[in-house]
Amino acid sequence: MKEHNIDFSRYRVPTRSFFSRDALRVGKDILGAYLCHDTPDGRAGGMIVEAEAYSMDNDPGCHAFRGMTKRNMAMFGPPGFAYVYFTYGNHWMFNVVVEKESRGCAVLIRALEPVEGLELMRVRRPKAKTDIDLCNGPGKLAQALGIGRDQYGLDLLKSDLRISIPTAAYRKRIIENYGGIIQTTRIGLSAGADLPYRFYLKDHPAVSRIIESG
DNA sequence: GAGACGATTTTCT
DNA sequence: GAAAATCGTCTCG
Repeated sequence: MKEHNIDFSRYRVPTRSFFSRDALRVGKDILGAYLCHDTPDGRAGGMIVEAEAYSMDNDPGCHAFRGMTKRNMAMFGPPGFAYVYFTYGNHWMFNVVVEKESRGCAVLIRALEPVEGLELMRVRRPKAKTDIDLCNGPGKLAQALGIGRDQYGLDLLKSDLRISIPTAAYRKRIIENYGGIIQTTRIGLSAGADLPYRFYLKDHPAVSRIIESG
């Protein structure tokens, strides 16, 4: 059994401009990136295998679509920062702010392949029955990494909560390993449910849900 | 200040 | 596959 499934030497700190691009572009390109959180309890991290884009271009599913509120304020800040929100009484969702400052766009991280800190993740998510169950959903990965209100607005280029991206060649290999990228509709929305703004690695076991299709 | 609802997870059938 | 759990946020009065 190998220690890690990924090669950390192939990862770099992204530039701010990586996140300032179109939400759909970032939502797709962020697959294969690494999300990591250092806390007093230790480090937990994993590879992003599923994400959804939330745009301001005719996308009623976007939290910022109807304007700024106290909750979504971070979405109007500069790109590369964390937008974290609470929903369904139990769950925190982790997003990355994207596009130009003041636009209001974000990318929701929906699933990770757990890589570092599996023991810590199991403590934080005692209900997970398998390792894949640790991070195969947006609420699950936030719980496994210890992401909550305190991480609202953190700079993901410089904080204890960070994202790093693979080199182009290594990313290409990751994508090929998992059968390519699927683009489809987003999960759980009542508005904007028809827009194909969700991306995931086709054959990756940590993808939260596979849409039935004909 | 009240009422409705949600970018989900878990459990039960 | 269906439904409950659960509470902060938003909207309206």
